[in-house]
Amino acid sequence: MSHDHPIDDQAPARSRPATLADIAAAVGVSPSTVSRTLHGVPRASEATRRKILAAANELGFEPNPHARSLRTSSSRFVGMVVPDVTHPYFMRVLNGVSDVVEQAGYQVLLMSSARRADKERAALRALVSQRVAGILLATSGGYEPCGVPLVFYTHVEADTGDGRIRFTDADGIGQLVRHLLEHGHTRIGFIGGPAGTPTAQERREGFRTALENAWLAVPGDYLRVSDSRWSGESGTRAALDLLALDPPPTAIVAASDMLAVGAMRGLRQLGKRIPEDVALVSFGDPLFADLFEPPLTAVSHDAQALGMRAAELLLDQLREPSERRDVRLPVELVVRRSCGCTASAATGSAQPASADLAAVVQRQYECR
Amino acid sequence: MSHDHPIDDQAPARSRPATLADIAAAVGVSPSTVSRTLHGVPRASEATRRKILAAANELGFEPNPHARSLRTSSSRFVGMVVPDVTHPYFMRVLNGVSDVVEQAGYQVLLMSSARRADKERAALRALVSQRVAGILLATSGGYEPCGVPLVFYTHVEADTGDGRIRFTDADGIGQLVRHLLEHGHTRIGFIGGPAGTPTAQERREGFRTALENAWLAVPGDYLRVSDSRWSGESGTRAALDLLALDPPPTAIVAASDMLAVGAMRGLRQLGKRIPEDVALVSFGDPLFADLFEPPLTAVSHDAQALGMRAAELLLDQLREPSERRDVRLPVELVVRRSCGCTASAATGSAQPASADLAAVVQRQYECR
DNA sequence: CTGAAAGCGCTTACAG
DNA sequence: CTGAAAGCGCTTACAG
Repeated sequence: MSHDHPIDDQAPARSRPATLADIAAAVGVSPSTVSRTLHGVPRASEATRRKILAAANELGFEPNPHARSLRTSSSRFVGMVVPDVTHPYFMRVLNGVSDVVEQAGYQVLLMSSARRADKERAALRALVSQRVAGILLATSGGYEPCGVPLVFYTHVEADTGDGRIRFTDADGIGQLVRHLLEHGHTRIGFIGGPAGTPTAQERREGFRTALENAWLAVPGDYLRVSDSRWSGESGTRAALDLLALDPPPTAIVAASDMLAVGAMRGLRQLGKRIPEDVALVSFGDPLFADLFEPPLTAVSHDAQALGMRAAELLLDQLREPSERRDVRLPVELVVRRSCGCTASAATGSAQPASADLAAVVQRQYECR
Repeated sequence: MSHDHPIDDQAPARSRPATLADIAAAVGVSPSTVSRTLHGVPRASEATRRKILAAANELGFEPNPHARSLRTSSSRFVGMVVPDVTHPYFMRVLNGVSDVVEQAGYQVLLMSSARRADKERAALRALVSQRVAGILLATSGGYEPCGVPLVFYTHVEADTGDGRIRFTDADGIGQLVRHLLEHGHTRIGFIGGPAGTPTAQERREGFRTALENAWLAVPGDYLRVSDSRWSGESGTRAALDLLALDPPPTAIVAASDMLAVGAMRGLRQLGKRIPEDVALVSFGDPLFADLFEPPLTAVSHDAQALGMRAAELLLDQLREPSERRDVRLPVELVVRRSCGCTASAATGSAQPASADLAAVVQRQYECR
């Protein structure tokens, strides 16, 4: 009987998916028993257990997630809200999140806030109404407590959430600044993120601190901010503005990859040579930075690793709620040529795919 | 009474979300009536209608999607499976899809196949078990009919699905080839996608046809294929292989942006100058191609528009099933410098953000 | 125009 | 060890 699959062939229409009741009928037990067996709750008799499992298999049983969610009022979804679905950084984070979360039997439900507080609120509400088990949030200012375990990543809010994870932002900016100082720069401009967001503020403070540690004052108009979208266009504008100053900076630190890319376009528009006229370095490694002219020196971070750790933090909270944890992941300086360093080896060099590779690349260039 | 919000304040615990029954109790009607009113079915008396709407508002009612899905056995989700969540192209498609689909009251449920047929099958099954209303699929070979309206995008399967949308692949490759021919190239190599996939095959045929139309034969070893992931690394390898041939090609057409990027790295490794030693052009515009050295000539396509049209095709099918439609979206050649053209204007140029801008960029360069 | 009732497919105390 | 029963929150014929 289990060899010629009569159940399968005689199934009403193959259209209706199998239910617990179908299995129960096929085996001759109650739906309760089937449910319990499938959940491995109190050890059913080995005989019926076997029959139930076989029947479930035979019928291709998959529990109806909606029935389950309705009953338990929670789902196997983890909600993730990103500020921008088209940004490679967030997609790499998503990749890391998916891996970990699927391992644990969850699925990720992705929502975009488009960097707008109102859309973020809407996304959060939609997630709650979907009864997601937990939420991963890079906030754009729309956060409000929502009764679901929530961990912040990358863009965090102070004193809330059940967890928090981000990179060592201030330190990363500090590395960039110190590197420029080694090149002899003293007039360094900064293109930061939108005023008022914690992440942007932390990076700007990192910039200021690094300069102050070198006994360098920071002219107010050397500090620019981007629009709320951290857009490349606003990076371009900021670069144009900086170069119009008197005296203009001889080096620029961009607080994100898109801002750096925008700045690079701005400097080209002006016909400025990088790094001869202005050096340019970036917090965040844009895609294909190794192919730019000149290759862009940047602080690189492992977005996928951050996603994985973020998911783990959340999963831990789902298993048993505990104190809020605050995690920082390290970053790494990838020296290329936009800072003023010159290639010692041939110009060929692949994009660093890992920390090791980045180190190799770093060695390929020697400073001054 | 509707001014001091007594219901809100006296709510049991604010924890349990409001249900139809809550509204019914508050207004003094049956849940059936509430449900019908909220759906606007048969015109309820204006008086009760008002009261119901007010109460729903007051209580912050949001229908439980799981209860609804369980009852109707379909959800407000549209499933979308992408071969690679970290690829900017697919994320731009997603962006377009989201816009259209959310407009219509749906949400997108994103799944990755990681370009593997088995994971694609699993994703499809998960989507079906979630009772998604429809599916958008860029197949990696794991497609099987699943009883849900489905439209293919970008990577299509022959003779199935309820719709199909992609770019004019063969024509795009043809434009690249013709442009290289105008530069005087006769030995042109091709780095294609993985053998056996329809999209890769169409692009390769486009290549062959364009050359044959110019009475040029194609040596078999000038035709390379990538690995199954269309990875940059395999693009690099292919470029290395092509340049090791005797005689080597004087120009290379890459069938995707990642393959072009990989090829560029390969050519750098060999110390080859682009375009002096080898010209390089790409089907698909990588992010930041304008910042490359040299800026990459590429066929550009509007991924977001494709996403929007794909979603519309699917939505149409959901409204009323009809014949399968097969849509092609046009592509556009963006001439930069890797083909051998030289900049007439200053080198500064922003990444083309729209068709218009692309045209402007194109005008900035003059051929030969 | 409106209500009572059934049922979607599951889970989980509560009895036996 | 197992079954009968209730109930999660909705929708939708079916009566009135």
